[in-house]
Amino acid sequence: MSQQITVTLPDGSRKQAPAGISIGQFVREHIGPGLAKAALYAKVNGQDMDLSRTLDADTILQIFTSKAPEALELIRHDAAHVVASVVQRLYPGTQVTIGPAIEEGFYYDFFKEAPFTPEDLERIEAEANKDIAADLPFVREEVAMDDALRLFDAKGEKFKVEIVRDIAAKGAKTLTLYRHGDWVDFCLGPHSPSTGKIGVIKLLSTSGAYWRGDHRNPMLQRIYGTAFFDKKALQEWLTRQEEAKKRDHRRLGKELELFHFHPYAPGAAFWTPKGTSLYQTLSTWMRRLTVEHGYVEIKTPLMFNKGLWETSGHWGKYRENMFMVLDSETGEHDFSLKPMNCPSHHLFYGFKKHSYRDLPLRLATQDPLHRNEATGSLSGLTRVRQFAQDDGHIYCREDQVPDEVRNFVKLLDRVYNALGLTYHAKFSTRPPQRLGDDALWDRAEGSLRSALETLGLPYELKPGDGAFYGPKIDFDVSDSIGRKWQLGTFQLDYLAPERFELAYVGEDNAEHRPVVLHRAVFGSFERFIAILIEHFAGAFPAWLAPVQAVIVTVADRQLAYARQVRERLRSLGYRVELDERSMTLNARIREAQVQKVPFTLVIGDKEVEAQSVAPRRYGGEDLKSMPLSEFEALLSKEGALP
RNA sequence: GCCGGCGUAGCUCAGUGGCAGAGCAAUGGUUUCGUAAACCAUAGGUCGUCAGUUCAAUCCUGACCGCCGGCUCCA
Repeated sequence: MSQQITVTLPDGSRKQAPAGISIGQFVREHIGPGLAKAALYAKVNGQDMDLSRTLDADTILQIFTSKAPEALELIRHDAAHVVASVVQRLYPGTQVTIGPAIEEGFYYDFFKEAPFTPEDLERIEAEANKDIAADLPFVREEVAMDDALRLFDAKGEKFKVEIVRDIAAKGAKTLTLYRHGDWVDFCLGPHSPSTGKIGVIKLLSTSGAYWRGDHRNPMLQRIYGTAFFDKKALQEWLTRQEEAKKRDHRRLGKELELFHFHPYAPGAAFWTPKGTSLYQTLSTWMRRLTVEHGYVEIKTPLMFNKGLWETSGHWGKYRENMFMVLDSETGEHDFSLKPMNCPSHHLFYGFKKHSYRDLPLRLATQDPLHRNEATGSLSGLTRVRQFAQDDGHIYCREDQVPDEVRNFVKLLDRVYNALGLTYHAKFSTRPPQRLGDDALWDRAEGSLRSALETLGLPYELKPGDGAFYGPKIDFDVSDSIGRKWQLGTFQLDYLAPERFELAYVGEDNAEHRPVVLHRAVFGSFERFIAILIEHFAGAFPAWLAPVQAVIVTVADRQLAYARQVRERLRSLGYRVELDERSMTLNARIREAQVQKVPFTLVIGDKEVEAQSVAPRRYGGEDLKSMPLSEFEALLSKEGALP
């Protein structure tokens, strides 16, 4: 039984080894003890494997250490097991459910009467870190389904039993168990060789969570945590979290006086003069861009009879999210505030008979929309009940779709580029439950794909993620600190034209159905502004800043000239303030910096004499005295819409 | 909506079952200064709302309102 196998390593080199050797042993004997010590898990022919697994045939082998980006995910999953074991040790009677690794860490859901307190978390964390120090090996074992069922049933783990049954129902014959210490869970793996590889566990928060995410199911107690290979990495992460908190749009919204909320209008913002300026600048900019890209802007009613929502289908599927309006005479809720613009755009399209020559018809609207979001889901400007989208619907022939994709992506690229947001496209294709035949979907997906390809735009394919009424392209942007947000969207819709019986007269003098395209670049102004506040940390570029320049005089005797400068710049359309307060020069400059105003114009006797200004950029760069006309030229470059 | 936490001056936050505190901001005065915080004084609160326990509640209890972290990242 000394059959030899060939193991191919990522560098292309090949090694011979006896069949049946464990991966760990293979690494130690045929690669090196250093790697053997650092190794966490492996990929065998592309499949994740524990190091304890054996190699039985010729394989391609990759070894992963803590340097691999995926390794964090591995130890976080390890950490979830450790935390679960500690919880069951400290709180007997607690049942375990599931505990996956997530983007920044992991969570574990427990079934337990009393919620975890912050003191509980400290205790669990301390105990979990002791288990790391004990360096308990993770032991993998495969057992028959029946044995697994008996094991968890005997432990009284009702949720585990339910999962085992589900897995069995899917046809699995065996289950993989992982033990560490005297604790056992079933898990696909892989896991690290031992708990000592985890480094450090930090528990973050608790929350309630429904079993399987369904509110009809029992409420579980969730513990969120994270893990790192060492304390330093954890500390860096915590510091980054603190930094991110400093840019939180809710905090900056207060500090920079951009918007407020009042308990009488939850989920609907009051925009201060500065916030309104931001809003209006974006709105004006988007108007200009859409006009350049061939859109016409319209306004439609904010409130509609339910007849519209019955036609659109919202009355059946979306009613819970719509604000109904009570008619005080009839006592009926026959009207609703619009939660979306599309139905009213469709009505608008239907006002007159269209020729193929009208197409594509591109309608844009920035009307306020209302959606009755669940109270618990409201959050700052990112989740609100009243908002406006930079909404647009394009009515066109099917063969015009590729051109419309290109036209849209050009618009979107201009916007995101101007703001320094990088983006990537996600192309979602037909879902299992869908409308229309395969030929239709073939054409629809084909035209989106070919448009993406002629644009040379790289995209990620999301098979099955499309809407039931058509495929779509979504755009994820990354902000300045690397967070991702889903913003722009471009969706094909074959359903709406049917429901609204939209038509155009073709060259053949017969009626045809147009295709509807839903599209947005900002998404909603509210959420987009929140993202921009965090992206720029409140230090907006001059063209977007609510106050573009603040004038401060060295002494009061320069005020008359300073007022002239203010009026001159305002007459050119710039947003300029003069700080006339009786504070020291330094204090007024500091104030302008704290408010993150792009330019502070210092005016002293020299400037009055020379009819100049001495601008200082946000951040402290002193531009030295320059003639007012020179500063005007600077503003015309940086202060005008891009 | 559900689970947990929180709600004290415009803002950030102390605090106690027995007359409510600080810093910043505000207001009045003094100061007129060359690139990140001048000085003095004054005013400011139904301690989220309503009910209950208590001789006494901002503090303890409950309900409600709002905010924050979560609630389809499924072995």
